[in-house]
Amino acid sequence: MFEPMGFDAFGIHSENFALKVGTHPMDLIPSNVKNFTRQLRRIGGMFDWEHSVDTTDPAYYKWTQWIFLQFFKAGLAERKEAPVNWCPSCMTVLANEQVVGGECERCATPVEQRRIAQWFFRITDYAQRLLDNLDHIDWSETTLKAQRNWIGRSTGAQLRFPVVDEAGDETGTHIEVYTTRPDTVFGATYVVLSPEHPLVQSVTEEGMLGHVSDYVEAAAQRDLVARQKTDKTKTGVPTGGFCRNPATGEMIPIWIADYVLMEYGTGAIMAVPGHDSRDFEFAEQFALPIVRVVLGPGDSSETPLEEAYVGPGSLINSGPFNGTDVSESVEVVTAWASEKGWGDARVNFRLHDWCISRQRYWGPPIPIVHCDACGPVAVPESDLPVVLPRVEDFRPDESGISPLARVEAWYRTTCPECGAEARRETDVSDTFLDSGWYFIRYPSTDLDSEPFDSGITSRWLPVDAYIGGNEHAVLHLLYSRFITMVLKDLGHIDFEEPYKTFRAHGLIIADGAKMSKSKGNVIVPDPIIEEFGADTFRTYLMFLGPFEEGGDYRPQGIQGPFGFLHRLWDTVISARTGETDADVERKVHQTIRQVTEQIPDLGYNTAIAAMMECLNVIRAGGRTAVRAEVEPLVVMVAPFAPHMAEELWERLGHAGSIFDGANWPEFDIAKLVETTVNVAIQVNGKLRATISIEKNERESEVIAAARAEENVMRHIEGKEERRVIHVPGRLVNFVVG
RNA sequence: GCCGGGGUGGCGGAAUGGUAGACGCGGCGGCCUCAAAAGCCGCUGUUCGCAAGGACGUGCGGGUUCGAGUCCCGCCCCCGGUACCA
Repeated sequence: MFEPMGFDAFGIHSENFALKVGTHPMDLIPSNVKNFTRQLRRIGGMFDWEHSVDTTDPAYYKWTQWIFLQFFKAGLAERKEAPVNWCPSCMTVLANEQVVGGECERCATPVEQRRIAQWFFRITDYAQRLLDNLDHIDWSETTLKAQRNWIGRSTGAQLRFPVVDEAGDETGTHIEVYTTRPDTVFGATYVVLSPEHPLVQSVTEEGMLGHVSDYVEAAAQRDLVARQKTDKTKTGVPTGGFCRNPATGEMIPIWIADYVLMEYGTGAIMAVPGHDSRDFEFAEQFALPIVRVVLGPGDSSETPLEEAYVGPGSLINSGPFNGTDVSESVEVVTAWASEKGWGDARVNFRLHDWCISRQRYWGPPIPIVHCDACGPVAVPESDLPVVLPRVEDFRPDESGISPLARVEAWYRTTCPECGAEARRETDVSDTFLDSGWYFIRYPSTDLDSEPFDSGITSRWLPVDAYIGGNEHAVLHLLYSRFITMVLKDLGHIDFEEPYKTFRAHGLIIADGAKMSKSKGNVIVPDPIIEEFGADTFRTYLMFLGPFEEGGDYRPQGIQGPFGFLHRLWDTVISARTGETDADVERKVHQTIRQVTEQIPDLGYNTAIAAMMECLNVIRAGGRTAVRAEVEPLVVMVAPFAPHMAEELWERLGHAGSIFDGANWPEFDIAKLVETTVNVAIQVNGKLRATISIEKNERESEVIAAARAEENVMRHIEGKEERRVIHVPGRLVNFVVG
């Protein structure tokens, strides 16, 4: 068993916090790490502190950079232009979360978008595999679902619409569209290009150029967040140009609209307003024709469309395909398009490539040197790490470039290939890259010469159990899986899924709301530990709600576990030797079974409740406990209250630690069995009495006893008895009337 | 909008289709104590009733079943994620 703990402290949050408190992150992080470590030790966290990592330590990020280089050399890292949020007043790049209502969170200036060259990892190459493997890993169902949705595989077709001139003659240019409903192509009454689409200029009529470029420019002005808002009314402009619907042969107009995203599919769509709600909304607004090509149940080709119809039915107004059921129409029409040479079946993913560039200071420099002659060149592995220089003023400034680009002494270098003057990459990498591979480093933290030892790695990894927050359900876990797959393909490791089991824990909230400094409802552990002790605090955290859902931290509630541990202590200390009694013994064995079964299922709150119940039985009526009854409880409480359990274990006369060896109690099936059971007696499903009987009493006897109950008699008297239902050991139900 | 997760006493929360409310907090009464704390015993869903006992009760409305918090259909509300993905 190996359970390490580490710190992931690069990134925008640490950077902003450092700015806020006015301490350099290089000074701040070590003291924060120290404080967290102290708190984690104090609550009795049994982590292997010999194998801790700190992603901001050059000894760690040396290998983060090494990972980048492996991707680069494998052709999986590439530089391409991508839009970023840009604040024209702060002259800096903003993360999406720094854009509030379309404005810069700091200066309230409307945010624009800019395109800059950034580094991407080609995760889309792995999309199918990332999806397929989800079928074979033991993860929380909710997490699996989130990953599947994020990857977003869809099947459809890519269709080619020829651009035509006024006379209707093909110009030779084609607009490629991606659609999941190629079967509705007969209803495509116009085509829409994204404002960023490369064909925008060439398809636009001369007279429309002004309007179109105004629109394109306006779209570019808008920040990325606002651009993708769905609740605004749709905007767009006609280009004046036309293309031919390849199915109907008709000329249909080409529009530009920002509801079509360049990032997805081909950046162009065929609009089928009759059967797509977005196209419908757009068509209504601009009075574009709406044609019905699917008949729902009860519809005729004349039934007007009040809204886009996306349900089942059969094709209509679709030439040779009229009557084809939509369950097969996609396939049939795609085959036809393919035969005619203007379309092909296509699989598309929502997943984008992973942009790892950050125009920030607080992160590991991307280990690339830009040379005029050689282009981007990898820093030789022997020169790693590329150390992040200490820069006192790392605040973004008017220059609008990464903070490191202001440190000339740092970025001026020579090309590793040709020796000419060159310039270091001044962007740093995304923190998800730091956290994407840390689990591989843990067992090998004492190794300087390699990121990980292959022998140790194959012995200890992949990770058996990973428990994390659901906020990481998508990005962190997906990137981590991707990195693992690539490392496997490159021959560095022999497994391709990093975490065999993953369970998402819930969030402990306070006063019904997420804890946050701004709300002032943060629970600080130190004073609680001082008042109640770490054992009580730990036990309460596990008791206050279901682990996988979280719970509400109420300061009063800690009294429960506090009293329980006190009573347990007193009971154990004063326990006598001697014979146990049968009822208590049965309860102890039932408890052992329940706790043993529930702990692996993370059923901590109910396991603790079971132990409380057991202790209540042991102590009932001021009874003095017998050692054999309390010893199992001491062991079972040890994961929650380790300090006290260890002490009690010693007082019970054991030499070694309670955590050494196999001390977990076993239950005896024979001792679980109840000899008498309470049986509920119902009349027409309503409880009328309970009787206590021998466990395996004959059915006829049980029913006779039930019938004899006064209150039961009263309810069945004078009525016809239709049925008697007997669930042995549970209930008898008389159905009368 | 879509995708998850929820909605059960005054509160946190339990319940393989089979006695709803385990366990705990809080509250009430009692024991112990000079007193308090701790501890111990009992009560504690609402309501009618002197009682025995009855009626009602798991967000709302239907349904399946001898029996539904649990299963099915249709809604409402809360929390988290996501944002026109063609």
